Amino acid sequence: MVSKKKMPPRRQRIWEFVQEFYSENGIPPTVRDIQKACEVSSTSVVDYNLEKLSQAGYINRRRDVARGIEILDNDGQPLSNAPRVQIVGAIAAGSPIPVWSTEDSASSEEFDTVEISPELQRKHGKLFGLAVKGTSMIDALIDDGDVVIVKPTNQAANGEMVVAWLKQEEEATLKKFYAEGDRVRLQPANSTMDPIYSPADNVEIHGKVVYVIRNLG
Amino acid sequence: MVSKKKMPPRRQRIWEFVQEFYSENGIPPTVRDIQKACEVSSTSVVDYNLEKLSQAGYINRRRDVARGIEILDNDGQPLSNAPRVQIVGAIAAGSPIPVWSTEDSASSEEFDTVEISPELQRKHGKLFGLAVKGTSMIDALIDDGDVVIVKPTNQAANGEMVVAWLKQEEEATLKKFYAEGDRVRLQPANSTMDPIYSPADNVEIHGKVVYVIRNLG
DNA sequence: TGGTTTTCAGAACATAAGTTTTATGTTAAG
DNA sequence: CTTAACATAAAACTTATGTTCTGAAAACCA
Repeated sequence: MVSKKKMPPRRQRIWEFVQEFYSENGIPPTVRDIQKACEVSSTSVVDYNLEKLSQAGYINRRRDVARGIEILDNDGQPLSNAPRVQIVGAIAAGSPIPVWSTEDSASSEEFDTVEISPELQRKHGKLFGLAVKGTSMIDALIDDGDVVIVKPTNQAANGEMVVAWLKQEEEATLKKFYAEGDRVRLQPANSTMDPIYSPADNVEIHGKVVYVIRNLG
Repeated sequence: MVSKKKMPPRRQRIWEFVQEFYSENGIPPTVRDIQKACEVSSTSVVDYNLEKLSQAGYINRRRDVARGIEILDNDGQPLSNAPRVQIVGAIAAGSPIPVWSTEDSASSEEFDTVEISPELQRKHGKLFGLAVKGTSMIDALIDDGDVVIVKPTNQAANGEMVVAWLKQEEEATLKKFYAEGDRVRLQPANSTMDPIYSPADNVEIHGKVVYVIRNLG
């Protein structure tokens, strides 16, 4: 991988703006977009810094084309403009559920991310990913290594698959949720398996599962 | 949804080219790209037809910007440039596996598509989607409604999950593949379940499963 | 400090790319 | 057949956008 160390503040600013502009607009900025946004006095300075960014492996420039900046990932491959969600942690039997802040946490930080479809993003807003460790979620048809995409919420409608924390048992689980008076029924997705019943105040709902990804590649 | 009926052949051609160009290049074509590719004698004709496509809800045009064509999905939302694979059909117990042509089938035709990550595309090349109908694949931890992304191939390495057709049984199945002499072992992903053994010449491998998508939204 | 490299400025320039205008060919309905 | 709406052409034009050149300021280093 190309070394990515510190760079001059203006270059840093340009680099951040390019990424931001791209994810907001779905197309790359022009030299002059950058010039204005980063308060640079000349297009040549922008060009100069883009050239440096290109040499350093951050971007690729298609010289024959307008708006020809491509943002590269760590493999030097062009990035798509599809939204990505952070994988904020792992979920496993017997270990606590990772906390997530609904805030837009400090940009991409160093979380792994997975790409999701724009429709999913539009439909649900802020989403998080959880990597499933172990085979304890098999009853939810979720295997070791799967990634579940979760919409953070404290409540769920009947039939929705939720990320639940059983206080007493100190256990995280993925089940279909059904409120039944003052208890809840947690039903495995695999309908051949039996449900769990638990007092309502023993069940903490952390989010709804909206998508599951299994990468066998 | 905007009505999408038949259109003049040249417009059709332009529309298909725009989609193809976008998915291949990650950026929209220019009027002149279209002109050349579709053998139109004038840019104004392209402009004219783009305007019609825009009115019909196929695309959006950003007039102030170079390469300002945005391809819209059925909800009128701009499409991301992530690659999409066609869902060529359904897979279910007792029904035949849909055929797919490795050729670039007649563009997008009227298949549903799902978005996949560019990495997946890069890694495997041409891919197809199969919608899973029914719960017969539960032993592979695949539920009704899931979509499996398949790389077409006739052979598989041991341990890979394959789309297999059992000739005698006339049955499609998703299992982990193990060659064992002149028979094959088809192992359910759910390791608590028993494998199937079948003569090697009874098993037709249609592809490898590289990705599974479950949308609970 | 003096030289060297990096970064910045300003302006002119070149090309990419969208738009407009005017004229002409086509088609379907009355 | 006539007409209006639709579709195509060609060329000129405007705007968007990338590039280059020259020189100066700033940062870096021995």
